[in-house]
Amino acid sequence: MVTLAEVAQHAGVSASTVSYVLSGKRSISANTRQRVERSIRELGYHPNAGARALASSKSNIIALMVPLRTDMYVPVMMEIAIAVATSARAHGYDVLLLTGEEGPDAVRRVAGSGIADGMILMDVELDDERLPLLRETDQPSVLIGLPADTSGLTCVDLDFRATGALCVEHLAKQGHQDIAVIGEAPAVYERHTGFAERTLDGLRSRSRELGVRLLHRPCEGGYDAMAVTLARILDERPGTSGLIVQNESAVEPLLALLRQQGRAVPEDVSVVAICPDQVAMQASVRLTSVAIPAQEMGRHAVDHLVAKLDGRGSDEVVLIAPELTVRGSTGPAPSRS
Amino acid sequence: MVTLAEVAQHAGVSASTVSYVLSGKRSISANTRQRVERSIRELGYHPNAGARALASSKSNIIALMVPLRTDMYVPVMMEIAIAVATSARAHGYDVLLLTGEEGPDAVRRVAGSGIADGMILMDVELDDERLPLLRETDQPSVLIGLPADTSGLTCVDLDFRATGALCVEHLAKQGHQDIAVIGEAPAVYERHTGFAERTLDGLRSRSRELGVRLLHRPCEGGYDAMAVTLARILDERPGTSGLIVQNESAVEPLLALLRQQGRAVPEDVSVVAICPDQVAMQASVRLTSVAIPAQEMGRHAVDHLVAKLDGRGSDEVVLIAPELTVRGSTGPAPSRS
DNA sequence: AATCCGCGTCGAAGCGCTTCGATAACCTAT
DNA sequence: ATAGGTTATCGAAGCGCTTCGACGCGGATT
Repeated sequence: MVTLAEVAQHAGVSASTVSYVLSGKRSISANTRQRVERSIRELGYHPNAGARALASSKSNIIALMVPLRTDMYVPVMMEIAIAVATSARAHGYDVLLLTGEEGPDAVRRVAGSGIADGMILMDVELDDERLPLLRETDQPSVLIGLPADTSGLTCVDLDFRATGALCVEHLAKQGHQDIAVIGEAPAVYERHTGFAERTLDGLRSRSRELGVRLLHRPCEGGYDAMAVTLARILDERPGTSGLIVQNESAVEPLLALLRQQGRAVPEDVSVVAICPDQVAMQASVRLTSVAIPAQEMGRHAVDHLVAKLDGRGSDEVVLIAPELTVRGSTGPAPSRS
Repeated sequence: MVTLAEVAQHAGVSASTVSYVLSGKRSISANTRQRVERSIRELGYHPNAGARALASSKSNIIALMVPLRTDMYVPVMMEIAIAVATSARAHGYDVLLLTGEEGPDAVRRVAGSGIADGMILMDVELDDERLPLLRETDQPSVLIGLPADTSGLTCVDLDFRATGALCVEHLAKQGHQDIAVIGEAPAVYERHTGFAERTLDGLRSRSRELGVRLLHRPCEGGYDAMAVTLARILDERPGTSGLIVQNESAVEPLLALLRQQGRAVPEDVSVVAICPDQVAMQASVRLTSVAIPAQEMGRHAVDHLVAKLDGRGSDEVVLIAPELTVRGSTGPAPSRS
């Protein structure tokens, strides 16, 4: 393995000079710089990560905590993770993947061992048990998701409250009076996951304002669960003409069931989904949807974390404004017979 | 940040003693060990990762290269990644997430900087451009997937050839004579992705052996592409009674289309899927399927890599035997009219 | 001509850990 | 009693890098 010292010798300069060429923290004559750079190239030198971390107390690594929950929609997580990794590289950081398995202790380990310079937490719960540790160790961090108490924290998330409101508005505007929400799995609500509750909040308050009736039913993913949920909804509120789905694994089953029951979309029932664009576009019906901007969230999170690590940036809550894209699944409410 | 030296002082021993308590590489009296352990606990000591890496030339990090391809089925990747991260932790390793973005250079960077002790490569192509570098730097590594030339490499994968054969066998045994394969996106084949080609190989050779007719059509995911592909298949081979799908994002569209066209599953058409169990079970029809054992693959990969890093283990190709689970989507071929 | 300044470079210290050899204490076998 | 072997501990060197202070040099300022 090639070391700094070898590069220095090869270029006929001192080790510190090579270091300064690399970091740019002191001025170097063009001549020397070129010689050094040439030696680096010729020898195929790569700075040793451990030594660098030790000497500078900076690892150039960002830890990403991805929980292991199986009831969460995985592709979104993955997309965020990939976006985080990619953006991080663009800033010169690598990403350490931590699963939820280790629990809150992971926070302590990362903070204590200096293995990462900062961390990004995904799937934050309203009262997340990792947060006290985060504050205590005051580890530079960014949350993807919104806890109940955001004081002293930087958070990035889709504005799910506005998202809920937007969905209701869209349907209400088309004359729908009875709207049902097909939500995430019950466990998600029991866990008080922020985004689910905030969406619900937005849905409810906006429908109250607009005077439409709203029914909310959690739903496990899959065909069977969806069948039960849909039957129950239509039983309780036969006049339901607008559906809002916030559960990726319920989307396709829902559409299949509606078809099967002879309910046309959007003529008989309008459907709005809260899901990644790809899902909305690849579904058997082009779905009117509010996109979950996974990439954007990942990028924002990294940008903010890097800013913090550079001493810029401050605690703040970044809510990304939702955008509703009208596709083929929504239309005017059928006239009441 | 608490250091080894502080722990040593607190416990009234030398730094090296603390180190030996931690590593267990020399015997320590029970008394001393307890004092040290107590100090570690009381001070909340965590060894500094950088220093440790520098001194020992081991980072306790495994790099995981996940390519960024959007035409690959993401959940499987994610599941593998999570399994890798979890198994790695169980062995005391952390996982560094590298996206394909950086390309083959990532291999050089990882090898050169010593940031990771070894690496796991996912989505390996038959003639993967990362492999020469891997051999050149002789970085301890494990591939998930099988390249054309496996000499000197350790690979873990589902036995896709056997998988293909198994699917054909199952259908042939039920009397199906005309079988069509709905494959991955064309780009996947153009890229010569190992698993796709090997599956095809297994499908073809087994159907030749069993004397059944086989049609293979790549298919982009989604509803529209599936519609086109299905129409073409039924046009070319109207007698097709068995379908094998190897493309997660085509599964649900396929089932919807069949329903729509009044073709009952499994009475008129039998469908076998090659996909994760979860997909097969959550589909609108319980699918007879060969599972893609993502977890197992991730675990195997880590186990083999760790074995290599410990000086145990050798180069070998581990092919996981496929298992076909019969669910509701396959049955006897309809009698020819 | 003396002084100051900034630029470019070097040497050395030190980051926190692992690990090797040395040493002291004790035990066992002669 | 002495050599030889364990066992438990310590001190010091060194891993490869960053960074601080110092130094020499040429040009601008007085």
